[in-house]
Amino acid sequence: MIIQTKKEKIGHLLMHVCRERGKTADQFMTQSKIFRGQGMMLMFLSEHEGLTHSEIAERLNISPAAATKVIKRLEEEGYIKRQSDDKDERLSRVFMQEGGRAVISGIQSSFKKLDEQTFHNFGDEDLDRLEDYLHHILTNLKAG
Amino acid sequence: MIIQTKKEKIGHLLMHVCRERGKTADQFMTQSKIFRGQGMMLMFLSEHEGLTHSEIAERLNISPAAATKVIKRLEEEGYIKRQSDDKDERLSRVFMQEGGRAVISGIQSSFKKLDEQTFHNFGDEDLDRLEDYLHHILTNLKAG
DNA sequence: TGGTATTAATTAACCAGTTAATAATAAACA
DNA sequence: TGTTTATTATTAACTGGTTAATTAATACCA
Repeated sequence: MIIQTKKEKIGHLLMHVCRERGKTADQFMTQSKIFRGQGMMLMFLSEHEGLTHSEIAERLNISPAAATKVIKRLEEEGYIKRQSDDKDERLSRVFMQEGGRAVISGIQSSFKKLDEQTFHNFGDEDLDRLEDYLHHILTNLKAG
Repeated sequence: MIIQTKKEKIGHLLMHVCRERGKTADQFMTQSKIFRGQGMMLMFLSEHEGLTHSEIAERLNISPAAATKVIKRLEEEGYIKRQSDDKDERLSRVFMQEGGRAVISGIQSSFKKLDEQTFHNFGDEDLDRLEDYLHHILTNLKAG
C-alpha cells in the first residue's frame, strides 16, 4: 500500500483545480469565440503593444515557442499583426489590429467574471494569504 | 487602461504555479524515463487494479478520452495491460504488468520529492489552510 | 575585413488536456 | 423477439504547454 503524504494530496488537488479553472475559462471565452490562451495574449497585448516575442513570453511566463504559436494563430485570424524591427530584423514586434481591439472588452469582462466565480466568497485576508502561498510555491519550485 | 482585479491577478498566478509544478514534475519523472501523466496513472493503477477506463478517469478527475490516451501509451510500453470484461465487453479493465511494477517505487519517490519541494517550509496550519482554499475554489468552479 | 559566437524566432516532435462524433455492446421495452 | 435507447471506449481535431534543433540576423573580435 502506497502512502500518499498530505503534501502530495495537495499537489494533486492543485493540478485538479487548474484543470477546472482552465475548462471554466474556455467556457467564458466562447462568448468571444476564442480560447483562454488567445484571450490572455490579447489582453496582455492590448496594454503592451510593440513588444517582441521574447519580451511577451517572459511577461506571460511561457516559453517563446508557446508565444509564437498563439501569436501566429491570432495573426492568421486578424486580431493582431507582426512587424519586424527596422534596426534588428531578428526581432518581431506585435501590434493590435482592429479585429483584436473589437473583442478586448468582451475578453476582459470574461476574465473578470471567471475570477469572480473562482474566488467567490474569498475575503481580502484569504486572498492575501492565498497569494502568499502561491508565491511561496513558485519560489520553492524555481529554487530546485 | 485595463484594470486587473486582485482576483484576476491571483487567477493568473495560480495557472503560472501549475505550469511550473508540471515542469518540475516532468524533471523528477525523467529519472524513471516517464512523464508526469503516465506516472500519475501508474501510481493510481498500482493501488487500484481491475478498474474500467471510466472509473479511472473519474477518480483521476480527467476525461475518459484523456484516460484512454495515457493508458494506451502505457500498454504499448509494457507497463500495464487491458482486458475486456467477461460479462460486459464494452468495459476494458486495466491491470499492472511487470514493467509497471518495476518502476512504481521510483515514481512514488519522485512524487514525494516533488511535493516536498513544492511545499517546502509550509507548516501544518498552512497546508490545511491551502487545502481549504483549493477545495473552496473547486466548489466555486463546479457551481458555475 | 572576415570568421565565429550569440541571439531571436521558428519548427518539429512530443505530452496532457478538452469536446464532439463514432462504433460496439448491453439494456429496455413494445 | 426485435427495435430503440443508453453506455463504454475510442478516435478526430483541437488548444496549450514543453524541450531541442534549426535558421537567420547581429555582435564580437582577431
